[in-house]
Amino acid sequence: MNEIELSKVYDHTEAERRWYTHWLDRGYFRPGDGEGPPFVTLIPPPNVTGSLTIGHAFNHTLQDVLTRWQRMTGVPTLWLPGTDHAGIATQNVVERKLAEEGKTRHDLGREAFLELVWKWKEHYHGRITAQMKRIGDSVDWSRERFTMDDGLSRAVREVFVCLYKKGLIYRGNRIINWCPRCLTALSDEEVDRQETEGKLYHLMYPIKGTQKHIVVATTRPETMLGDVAVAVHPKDKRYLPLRGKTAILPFLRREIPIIFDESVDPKFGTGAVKVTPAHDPSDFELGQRHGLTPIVVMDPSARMNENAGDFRGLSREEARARIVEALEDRGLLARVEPHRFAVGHCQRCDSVVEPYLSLQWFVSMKPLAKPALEAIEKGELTILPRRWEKVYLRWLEGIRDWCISRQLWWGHRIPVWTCAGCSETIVEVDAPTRCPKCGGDKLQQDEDVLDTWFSSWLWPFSTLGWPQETEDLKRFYPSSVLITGPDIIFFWVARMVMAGYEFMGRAPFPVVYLHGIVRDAQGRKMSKSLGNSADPIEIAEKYGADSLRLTLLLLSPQGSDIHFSEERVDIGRHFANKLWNAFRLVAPYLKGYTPDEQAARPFLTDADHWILSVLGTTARQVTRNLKAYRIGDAAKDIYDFTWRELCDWYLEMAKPRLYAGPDAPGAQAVRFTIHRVFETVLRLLHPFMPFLSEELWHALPATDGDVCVAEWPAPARTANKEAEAKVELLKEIVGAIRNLRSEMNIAPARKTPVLIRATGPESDLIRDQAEMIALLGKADRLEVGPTVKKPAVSASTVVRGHEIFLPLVGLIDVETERKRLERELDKVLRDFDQSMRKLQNEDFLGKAKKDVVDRERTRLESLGATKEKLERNLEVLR
RNA sequence: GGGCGAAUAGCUCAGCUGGUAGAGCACUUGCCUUACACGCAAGGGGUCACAGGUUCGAGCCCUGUUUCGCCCA
Repeated sequence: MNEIELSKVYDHTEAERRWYTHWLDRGYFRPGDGEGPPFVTLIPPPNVTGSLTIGHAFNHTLQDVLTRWQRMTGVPTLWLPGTDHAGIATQNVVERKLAEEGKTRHDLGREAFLELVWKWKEHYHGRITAQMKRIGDSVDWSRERFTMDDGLSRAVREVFVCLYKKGLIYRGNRIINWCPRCLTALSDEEVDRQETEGKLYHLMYPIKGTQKHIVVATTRPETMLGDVAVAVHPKDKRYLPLRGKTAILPFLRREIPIIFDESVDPKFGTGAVKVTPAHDPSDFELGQRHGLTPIVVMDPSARMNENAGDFRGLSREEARARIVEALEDRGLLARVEPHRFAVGHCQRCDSVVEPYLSLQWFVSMKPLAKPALEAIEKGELTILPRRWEKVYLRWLEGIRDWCISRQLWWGHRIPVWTCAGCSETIVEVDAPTRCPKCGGDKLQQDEDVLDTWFSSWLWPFSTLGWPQETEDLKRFYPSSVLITGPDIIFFWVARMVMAGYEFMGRAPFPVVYLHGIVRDAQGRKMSKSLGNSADPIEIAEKYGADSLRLTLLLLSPQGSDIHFSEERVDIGRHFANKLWNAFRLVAPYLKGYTPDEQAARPFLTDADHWILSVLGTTARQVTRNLKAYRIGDAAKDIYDFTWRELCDWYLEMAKPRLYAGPDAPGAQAVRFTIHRVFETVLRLLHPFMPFLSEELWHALPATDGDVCVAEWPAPARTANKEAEAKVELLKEIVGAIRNLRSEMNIAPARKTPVLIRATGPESDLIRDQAEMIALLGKADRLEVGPTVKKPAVSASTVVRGHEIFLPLVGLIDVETERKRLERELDKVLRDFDQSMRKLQNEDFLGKAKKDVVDRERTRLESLGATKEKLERNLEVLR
C-alpha cells in the first residue's frame, strides 16, 4: 500500500499525470495477443492542426469508457488513435500565417509551401496527442495513424484507381459549389445553408419585335449577364402566346429564347425565370435538356469576367448593385420584394459559395450507396439512437455524385497524369515514368488534390494496413462500434459504410452510436467566433480530467445535446471530493487489513447485507447500461450508489463499529464490507474516472496490480431482499424522526427520547434496528413495541402504521405541533379520499388488473390506519 | 416547402411495457455533528405546452394545434 497524503481536498493534478505514464509504461493500451474477438473502436480523427474542444472531450470520454470497460472484462481491446490532415482548414491556417508576412502560397511555390505545412503539422500534432493524454484516452499509441501517412496515402490512390477503372470515378464539367475565397470546389456537404433575408428582383426583358416585356423573378440579378434563355412552365396559359419568341437581354443585347420546361414553378414570382446554366445547378440541368450553351460570367474569385460587358471587373456584390441601378434607370426593374431564402456558405471560411461551372472529378455514388442502404434493412448496421437511421437512409436514397477534387495543395494529389505527347490520361497507383500509349516521358500530374473525406472514408481499414492483408486488418476489421456526432453522419459515417462494403465486402462496424453535440449554457453551438468554446485542458487542469469526464457523462441525455458550462464541472469535482473523503474516513481502519470473508460472514449485520446487496444491483445496472450504450445512465448509477447509499447511509451506520476498534465484535465484518464495497466501486468507477479510481485503488490495501486492468465486477448474485426491506424501513423511520425534529426546531446537537408504538411483525424488525435508529435519529432513549404509551405532550407521526412520538415537554409549544399535524393529516385525507373513490368505482374493480387493485386496497388500509392515528393524536392537542 | 426531435419544478433534465410525478443545481431553514461547508439534515416549489380522443385509469397511447431546435430542399 502506498502512503498517500490524505489531504482534506482531493488534489488531482499530480495524480493524473502520474497514472497516465504508469499505464503507458505497462502497455495496457495495446490489445495484446489474447484469444477471442477483440473490442475495437476507431477515433474520429481530429484535425491535426486544431485543438481538442469540449465536444472532442465528450466524444473521447464515451469511447474511453467503453474501451476501459471492455479491457476490464478481459477482452483484447484496441482504440486506434489518429489525426486528419483536414485539407482546407489546415491550408487556410497556414496561408493566414503567411499573409501576416505579406506572402501567399504562390510566392513560396508548391513544394516549399507543403514543406511548411508539414512543419505545422508536426508541431500541432504534439498538442493534440498531449491533450488526449491529459484527459486519459486509453488509445494504442503504437498504432497511431495520420491520413497522409505513406500507408494511408497508398490506400487513397488504390481506391481512386480502382473506382476509376470501374468507371465510378469520372471527370466532368459540372456545376459545383465554389468558394471564391478558398478558390476551390466544395462538396454539397461542405456548404452550410443559412436562411437569409434577401430580395426578389423582378426584371423586365424586352420581347423581340414587340413593345412587351417578360418579367422574370430572381434573387441574383448579377447573374443575368450569363442568361441564355427565359423559361416558363409549358402549361402556364399566361405565356403560351410567347411560344417561339425570343427576349433581348438588357445591356448585352443578347437574343435569348423563351423555352418551356416542366421544372419551372408557375407559382414562384411571375412564373417566368431566367436561365443561367453556368451559375445555377438547376439552370444547368435545364440548359442541358434544351441544348443551351452556358456562359460563365465570373472569374474564380467571383469578379465579373470578360463576358460581363461593362460590368467586367466588379465583384458580384458591386455588380448586383450596379445592374439593379442600371435596370431601374432604363425602366426595366418591375419591382423588388423581400424574400427569405437559403444562401450557401463555405463551411470553412463562411464566404458565400458560388454555384460555378467547372471541370472537376466526381464519384458516382448510386452504386456504392446500394449496399449501405441494405445494411440497415439486413440488420448489418444499427444506428443509435434509431431515429438517425431514417436520416441516413433518406440521404443515401437521394445521393448525388461526390465532387472530390479540390484546388488546394495540402492533401492527396490526384493520381492522374496526362501525356504531353499524345494527351493520354494515365491513372495509376504509382507514378508512371512513361506513357503506356506513346512511350513519351513528359507526363504531367493533375494539379488538384482530393477532398479530405476521400481519405477519411477509408479510415476503418486503411488504418489497419489495407491494401495489404496485414495481421491487424484480419484481426481488427470490422470495428465493434463507431462513436461520433451526428453532424458528420453524411460526411463520414455513411461514406465509411459505402467504402467498407466496396473494398472489404462488409460493413466497417455493426453499431454507430451518435451522441449529442456540446453546446453552451444558452444552448448555442460552441464556436470560436462566439468565444464560448471552453478549453478542455484548462478545465482538466482546474477541476481534474476525471471531473470533466464525469460531468459530461452526467449532463448527457442519451443522444440529445449537452448544455455545458464550466461551473457545471463542479458536479464531477464535488463527486470526486466526496469519494475521496469517504475513503479518508475508512482508510485508517483498513490499514494492513486483509479481507477474510469466512471470518467476517457470521458477523455481518443487516446494514452490511443491505449495502452489499445494493452494490450488487448497482454493478448489474452499470453493466446493463453500458451494454445498451446508456453511458450517462451508467455513470449516474455509480454516482447515486456512492453518494446516496454508501455515504449518506452505510458509512454513517458503520461508524460505531469502526470507532469501537479492531478488537470489538463486528470489527471484522465492517472492515470486510467496507473493503469489498470500496474495491468494487473503484472497479466500477474506473472507466468513468480512471485517475481517481487508480489513485484510491493503490491506497486501498489488498488490491492487486492496477485497477486499469482489474477484473470487471461480476453480475450480482441475487439481491438480499430481506436486508433491503429492513434498511428501507429504517430509512423511513429515521426520516420521519428527522422530519419531526426539524419541524419542531430541535437543535441538531440536542438528543431526545423517541418512542415507537409498532405493531405486527415489523415491530421486531424495528426493535432489531433500535440502535441504528437511535444513532441516526439522535435519540438518547428509544422505546419500541406494541405497548408503548404515548407521552402526554409529544410530537407524533405515522410510518407504515407505526406511531412515532417525540416527547416535547420543554422543547416546543403545542400550537406548532398542532398545526404541523393538521397539515400532515390534510395530505393523508386527500390521498385517502382519492384511493377510496378509486375502490368504489365498479369499472376499476372489474377491469383493472388484480395486482393493481390489491395494491390499491393495501394502500387504502394503510392510509386509513395512518389517518386514524393522526386524528387521535391531534385530538389530544385540541 | 419536406423530414426529424423537443416541450415535465426557477434552470438542466430523468420518468423502461399506461397504475401514488422524480434527480441535480438554484431557493428557504437549521447545522463548522472529529470523512467531506466541494459538506450534513430538513423543507417549499409542478393544470407534465394547448385542445380533443382511446381507457376503469394518460406525463406516457392516438389526432390536431402552438412554440422552439436540428437536418434536407
